[in-house]
Amino acid sequence: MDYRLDRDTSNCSIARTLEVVGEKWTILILREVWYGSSRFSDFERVLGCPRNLLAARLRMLVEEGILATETYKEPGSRSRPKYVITPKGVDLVPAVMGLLQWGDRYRADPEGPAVLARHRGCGAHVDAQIRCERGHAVQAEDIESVPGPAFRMRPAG
Amino acid sequence: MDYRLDRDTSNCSIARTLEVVGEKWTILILREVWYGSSRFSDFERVLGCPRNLLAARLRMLVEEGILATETYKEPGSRSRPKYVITPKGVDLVPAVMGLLQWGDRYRADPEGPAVLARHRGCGAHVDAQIRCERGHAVQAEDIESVPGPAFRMRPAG
DNA sequence: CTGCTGAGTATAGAAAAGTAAACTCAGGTG
DNA sequence: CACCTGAGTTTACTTTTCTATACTCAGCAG
Repeated sequence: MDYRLDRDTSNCSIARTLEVVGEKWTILILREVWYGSSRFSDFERVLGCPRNLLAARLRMLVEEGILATETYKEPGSRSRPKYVITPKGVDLVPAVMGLLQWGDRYRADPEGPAVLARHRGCGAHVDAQIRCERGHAVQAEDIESVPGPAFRMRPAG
Repeated sequence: MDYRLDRDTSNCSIARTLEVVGEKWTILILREVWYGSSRFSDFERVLGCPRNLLAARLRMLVEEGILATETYKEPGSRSRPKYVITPKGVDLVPAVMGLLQWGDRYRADPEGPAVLARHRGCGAHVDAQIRCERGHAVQAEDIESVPGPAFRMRPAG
């Protein structure tokens, strides 16, 4: 029984988050909600994603409380549903910013990124940083991972 | 031609990062590298991931420069390869911390998280935050996304 | 030179995910 | 009342992943 190798990984928060947002299209849908899309046809048009998957992913995001449905009404048409982000969805922003930032650094076109994130008002470039509760900037090497309250070992076998 | 809906999304940095780390197991392998695993058998044991997929993901991570191979030698055995993280891999930490943090908040067991991240030395809890270059903490609502140097519209059609 | 071990590769079958295209359904328009 | 539109559902097909087992290969031990 090795402390690291025989621990139970089924309650890992990273794995659990990936169960929700780890399927193809899910994060890209959130990206578009971010950038202002809200209608089924918006997502379909900008993502080029198959309708059945789009419907399934939207349904799942709503069930999970990451998106919520509202209705909109175009003059001369009936009311239709639209999708808006919830606070629970907003809390995914740091993770998505982290992905964005890595791509900007290592996989951008020669000219640079396709999209820039700025602090509204101040205008300065925005990114995801690791900080401790006391406000210190933390280097990845200075993060210590220790067993938490739900830590447990994998049942032997 | 709508500015948002008809832009070319193929050079999106989020999508490009997901091309590298978006497959199942990839981020979980990185998590284990983090927590101290380095050998093929370590990953197999802790993740329970099929060998062929594990071999494929490790090969890809090495090709991408996120992991590198070194050798280790157990007394009485021959040299064998092990996998260590590179600076390019370390730069994925903010994204993974973002996922961890969301899972801790919304999907943890009732007792709390399985693992806690602390600032070595100071001991305070660590998380991913959004900041601008001038050091201001930024709320998700105050992020403004603007077209960058590689922004382009999708070819009409 | 035979066996053992860690690190893989090879292969085959089952399940899940992805893709494409046709179809449905409700309500508003002409 | 036939037609149009946005928002899906259904179905058929392809690809990817998953699981499980068997096999290889290098070098150290006996």
